[in-house]
Amino acid sequence: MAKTNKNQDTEGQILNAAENVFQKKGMDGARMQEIADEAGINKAMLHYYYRSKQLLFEAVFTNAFSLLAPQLNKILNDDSSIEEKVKNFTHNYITFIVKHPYLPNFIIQELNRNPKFFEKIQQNAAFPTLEKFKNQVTLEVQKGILKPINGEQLFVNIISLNIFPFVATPLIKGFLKIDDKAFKKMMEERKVSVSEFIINSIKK
Amino acid sequence: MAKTNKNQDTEGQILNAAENVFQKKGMDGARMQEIADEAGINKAMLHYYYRSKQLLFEAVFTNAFSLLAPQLNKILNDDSSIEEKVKNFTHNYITFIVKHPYLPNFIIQELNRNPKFFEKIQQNAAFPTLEKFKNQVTLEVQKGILKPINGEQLFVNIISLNIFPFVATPLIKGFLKIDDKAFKKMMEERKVSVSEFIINSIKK
DNA sequence: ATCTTTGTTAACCAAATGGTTAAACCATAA
DNA sequence: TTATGGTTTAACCATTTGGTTAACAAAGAT
Repeated sequence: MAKTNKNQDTEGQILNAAENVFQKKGMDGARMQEIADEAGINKAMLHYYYRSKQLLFEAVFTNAFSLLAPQLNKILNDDSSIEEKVKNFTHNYITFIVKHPYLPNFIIQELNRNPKFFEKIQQNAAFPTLEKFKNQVTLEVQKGILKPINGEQLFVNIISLNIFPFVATPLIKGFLKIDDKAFKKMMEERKVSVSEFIINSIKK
Repeated sequence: MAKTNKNQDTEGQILNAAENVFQKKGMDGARMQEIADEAGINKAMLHYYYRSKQLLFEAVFTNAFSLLAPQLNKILNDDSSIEEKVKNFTHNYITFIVKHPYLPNFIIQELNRNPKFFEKIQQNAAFPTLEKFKNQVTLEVQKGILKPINGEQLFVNIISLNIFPFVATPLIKGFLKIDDKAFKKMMEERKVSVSEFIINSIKK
């Protein structure tokens, strides 16, 4: 039944609790006491394992980002065609985010609060780069597979269509006057409708 | 030279300062003292005019939302064709947001923090509704002007493509490795590239 | 001129909050 | 059994923060 070092155990519990609280309330809104309560331990333990709110937050943040990065790398750096990539990415990404609904908003919000965080995560080995994707778009345009389009703009379009609804969930629910169930159904449909929408637009 | 009631003047200055600070730092990150400093007045004045942080925040929030609402109403409730609407909206909205870059993120963020705010702004007279737009899409699909597409999904796509880059600016700058100048140029291009992208996808 | 209302300020207050500390707890090796 | 080391807790601390108050200034109203 796994090694349950008191150590390992509480440290993980803290990180879990911190993820919950930080991702829902952000750095400014989160309270150390609330994290401690959620973890079911004394507040001093947070400092014992992570020294400060800032460091605990950074642990959560890099952790969150390293969950998202591989998803992006898939669209950027594998060898399938653009069409395949769009289809796969859309399906996989939405599936993934439905399971982690707070992630995108958390990352975007905290990056807005402190853009310097980007440097910190950029050092991450798995950090996505755009070069291959851009070259591939140029090539497929030349070959006549795709209509003329700028790779960077296409990339922005793809992530916008996939990520935005999860960042602006309350706004969309409000405008569309739908409840949580209908929203989930709609996101389910988007697994195919978004990639169709993109492919329709770019394929010759 | 306009009526410069001491009253009117400071009340406006407070609202201005509060807009700056709240939109950059959010409800949780904003400090009453910082707002007072930015307005160049005593902290007690904030409470004299707006009673509490919460009420000052709500004044800023409804104010911000009533700037955005008319932009959306344009795409939802005028009489031009879907194609015209997409073109106009994309161009107008991006033009508008370039001048108010903190707005979308502010609204989305605070709506995430407290979804109940939606009820408050929904009472606003100018609150956008989707009915007309949905009917129009259905009609144009029937007429064979548009490929089959769900009106709600199309709406979500349109606002995703237009809003997301401004919500996730640091993320996009980071991935694309571009500076502020290049980002602005890219958004300038999107005034046409986004509507082309959409029209390409939906027009028969 | 003086009274009254409105606007403004410095000083103050209580609560919340991130962080610290000293003592207790507890498993384990000698 | 008893030192030893890491782990955990309750109590404490300094600072920050939203909010209040009492005194004061300014400007009409009488």
